[in-house]
This record gives sequence, C-alpha cells and structure tokens, in this order.
Amino acid sequence: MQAQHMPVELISATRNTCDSCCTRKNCLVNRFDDRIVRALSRVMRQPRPMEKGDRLYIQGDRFYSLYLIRSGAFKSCITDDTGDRQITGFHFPAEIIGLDGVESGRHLYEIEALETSSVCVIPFGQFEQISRHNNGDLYRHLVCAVSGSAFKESQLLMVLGRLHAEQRLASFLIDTSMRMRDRGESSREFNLSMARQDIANYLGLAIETVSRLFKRFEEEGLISAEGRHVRIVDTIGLHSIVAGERRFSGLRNIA
Amino acid sequence: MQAQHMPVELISATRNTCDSCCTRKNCLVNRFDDRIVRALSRVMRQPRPMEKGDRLYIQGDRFYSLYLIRSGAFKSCITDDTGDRQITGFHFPAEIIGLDGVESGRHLYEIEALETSSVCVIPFGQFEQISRHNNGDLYRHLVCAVSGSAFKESQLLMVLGRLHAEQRLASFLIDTSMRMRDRGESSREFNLSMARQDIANYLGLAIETVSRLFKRFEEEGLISAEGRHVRIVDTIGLHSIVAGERRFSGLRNIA
DNA sequence: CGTGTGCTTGACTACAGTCAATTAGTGTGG
DNA sequence: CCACACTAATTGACTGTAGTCAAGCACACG
Repeated sequence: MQAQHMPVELISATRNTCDSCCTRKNCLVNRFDDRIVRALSRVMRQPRPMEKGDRLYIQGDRFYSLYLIRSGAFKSCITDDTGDRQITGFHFPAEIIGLDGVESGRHLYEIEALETSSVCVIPFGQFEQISRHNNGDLYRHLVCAVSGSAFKESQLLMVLGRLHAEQRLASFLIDTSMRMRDRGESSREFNLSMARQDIANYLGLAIETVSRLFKRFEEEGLISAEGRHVRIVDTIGLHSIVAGERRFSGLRNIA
Repeated sequence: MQAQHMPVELISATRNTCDSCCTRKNCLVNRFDDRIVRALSRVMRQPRPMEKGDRLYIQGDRFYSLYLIRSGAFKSCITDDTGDRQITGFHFPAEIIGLDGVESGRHLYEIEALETSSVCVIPFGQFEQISRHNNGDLYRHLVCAVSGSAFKESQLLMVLGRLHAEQRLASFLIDTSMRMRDRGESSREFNLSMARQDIANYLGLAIETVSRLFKRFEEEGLISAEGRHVRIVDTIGLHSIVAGERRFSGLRNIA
C-alpha cells in the first residue's frame, strides 16, 4: 500500500501553466497582483497527471511544496497507530493542499487522487521568498487558507459529533451540491467522485447505512441516485432533514 | 446568553507583562529572538482576569486580536443555525487562540472561560507590522499554530468518527493527562476544569454515558475519580481501551 | 466469460441515547 | 451558619439507531 508512493516533485514537469489553466479564475494565485502572479508562475511546476489511487504524499513524508488542484478530486486521510483511517476532507480544483506539513516539516495527512487529477506544485521555500519580497501578503493568504480548512474540519466535527446518520448524509449532499455550484457546475445534478466507502468513512458511518440512506432519500423524493450519479430533487427537504425537522421524534440529548 | 459578552480589548489593561508571567517558558512569544519579544511585549496588553462563563469573543465578533492564555482554561465552540453547539477544543496556558477570525475578519468560534482565567492580548494589526519588520518570521509561526490546531481537530475527527464511547473517553483522559504533563503538572492526578456536560459534548456523547463510563473505568481499576478530580491508575489499560483491545468483541465496520 | 470489486439488501443485535427520578454539590440570602 | 434553590452528576429502565454478519447483485476489467 505505502510502497507505490512517488514524490510528485521529481517527475518531469512543464512550466508556466497558469495561462492555459481552466481553474484560473477561481485559483488562489489570481487573488494577488500581477507582480506576485508572475513570480509564482515562474516557480510553479505542473507534474504529469495522477491516476486514481495515486498519492500526492503520505503521512510522514517530508514537506516541500504546496499544491494547487487543477483538475480532478482528492481525499485527505489521517491514519492512527492501529492503522485505522479517517477521511478528513475531499478536495476539488482551485483548492490549495499540502499545508498540513508546514508545522513539523512532515505531512500529517495522506492525499490520494479519487480520479485522474492534476496539480500545480509550488516549492515552499520559493513561496516564502516571494512572500518576503511582498510584505508577507502571500503568508497572510496562507494563514487564511489554513484557517479556512480548519473551519471546514470544525463543521465536520459538528456533523460527526451531533448528527444522526440521516442528517449526516443530507448535510454531505448539500455541501457537495454547494461546492459543485462554486466550481461553476450544476448544483442539481453531478457525479460523485468518491466511492460509497469513502462517504461512509468521511461521515463516520457503516457503508451499509450509507447505501440504505441513499435508497431511502430516493424513496422520499429527496434525490434520485444511480450509482455515483446524483440528482438533487428537493433541496429544502434535505435541509429540513439536517435541521432535524423531518423524521426522528426527538433531537439527540448530546449537549 | 449572547448579551453579556464584552470586548476584552477595551477593558482597563496593564502592560509589559512577560517578565512576571509564569507560563513564560512555554509561551509562543519566547520562541523568538529578543528583538521580536521586546516588540511584542510593547504591544501586548493584559486585561483583567475573566470569570468562569465569561466569553473572550463569540461567533461573528470582529477579529482584532490574538490571545495568549496566561492562566485558567477555555473551551471553544461552534454553533450552527439551529443553535446546536459543538465544543471543538479545550485550551490551556501558553496556547494561542483567536486565529479563527483571521480568514474572514470575524470569529468563527466562541471562546468561553471554564474557570477564572487570564490572557494576553496582541492586536493583530501590530502583530503583522512586527512580522513585516522581521522577515515574516512571526507569520510563519502563526501558520504553524493554525496548522497545529487544525491537526488537533483532525484527531478529534478520528475520535468522533470511529471510536466507541469507551474509547472516546479513554482517549480524552489520555490526552488530558499528556497535556497536564506538558504544562509541568502531574499527569497522574489532576482536576478537570470542564464539566461532565462539556466532556460529553466534546466527545459527542450523552452526559449519562460519560457518567456511567467514569464509574465503569473506576470499577475496572483504570482511574479513580471523585467529581472533577481524576487519578490515572492504569495508563496502559486506558491505551488498550482506545486501541480496542479491551471490551467490545469486534471493531466497528466503519471504513 | 469468469473474477473481483463495489454496492445493495435483509435479519439480527447491541451500543448508546432517551426519559425519569434521585443524590450530590454549589451558591445565595436571610 | 443554616436553609433554600438551582445546577451538576448519578443511577436505573427502556428503546431505537445504526452497526454487524451474511448473502446476493451489478458492473468493470482482464
């Protein structure tokens, strides 16, 4: 499992990629002024695309670079001493990943491609240099990026800590739908890039539960699902599930 | 509930506090060279201590400052639209808090004192200025701090997503014990600063479950507990609970 | 066409949540 | 200082959600 990992940085890479990039308008890079963008694109590399199952890095790898997702989808996991894994998030184009290594110099998570995907690599040393020459602007954005992803994790905490299985899946579907919209795709109909297994793990449920819930949501006219293809039929209904206004007599006693 | 919140920054404050601070040796501030420490201590203020239940800030408050905990203990929560709250962490002296506001300019969490506590306030604007004059060193540490707290949350994700009630409490006790040691106190015997309610919320359990587990851990000779006073009797036993080697025939199917 | 993986479906059960009542603990005011 | 009130914590009985085990289906790939 751990063997086939390869350091993406070392693979043959092309450069100066921003001009032709389709996620350009959403990309972090484009929030800066021209001077910084030029500096960044000088140091940025684009390795060859990754296939499903390839890992960008694994837990314990040395931290060298930040990565901007160009296309595809990734999942990030942590693994504990007993080998149990928990998916902590799914990542889509224009998002920045890799920051989990900045603290200790080694990566704390593992990042795996869910489908054919490509990234841009920004060597962190050079990133820091550029930041220094620009009043720390880049660094500020970095703090925001980490802080933003931390907040996403807190929301997942909320989901895992307080919600019923039903509510968890509904909230996952809503969240996914919103992210699709943010990416300029349809929020009503989309293909999930992750397996049921991954959804189950992410939501802290058994895979059978996820499967049953997909069915029930369909029966109740909330969605229509065919494998990984999902169509959101009743957004309001999904929201009322999350809010606990539908099904389940009482809310959980947890507080 | 939300009414009695007061902006700590505006309260009468004393200055130049580092010299007499007992958490000094663990403090973030002391990881920098003298020049930075002096600059920081010039802008740092220490407001009057907070009482149990006081809030440093609440969700939505404008982000002005970072806070270094001098004494006491805090909890951080997020609240969702339905008013449900999830505690995302407990915070002790020498830790830095407040970073959840840096992204949007408004705080995403709420921070509440669990007992009489005091903090140092570092206005963020001045923090940034100092950082700019020092090659972004401070910023780098800030990224590390955020990244570190994000990792703590991931570990909680692991706990909430994958562990049984027993394992959750055992893991909480171990973690608390370790943090006590880090603070230079006994890791074998300590007082919990949080209520059962808070522990239950944090671990995603019902308060009754926590209560029962405390009792059972005591019966099994793992701890001895008297209210909030806890003595760790069998650390190894606690670890084997977390690992799932004790009780519970099979591990959970979640993956 | 067979094998493998991913997903679905069913039957059963247990972990932990809910409800309810009691006890311990803390703080306030007379 | 004691009485009262209020909150925190415990304990018991019961129930329901979602996990477990097991089998079968469906689709992809060699």
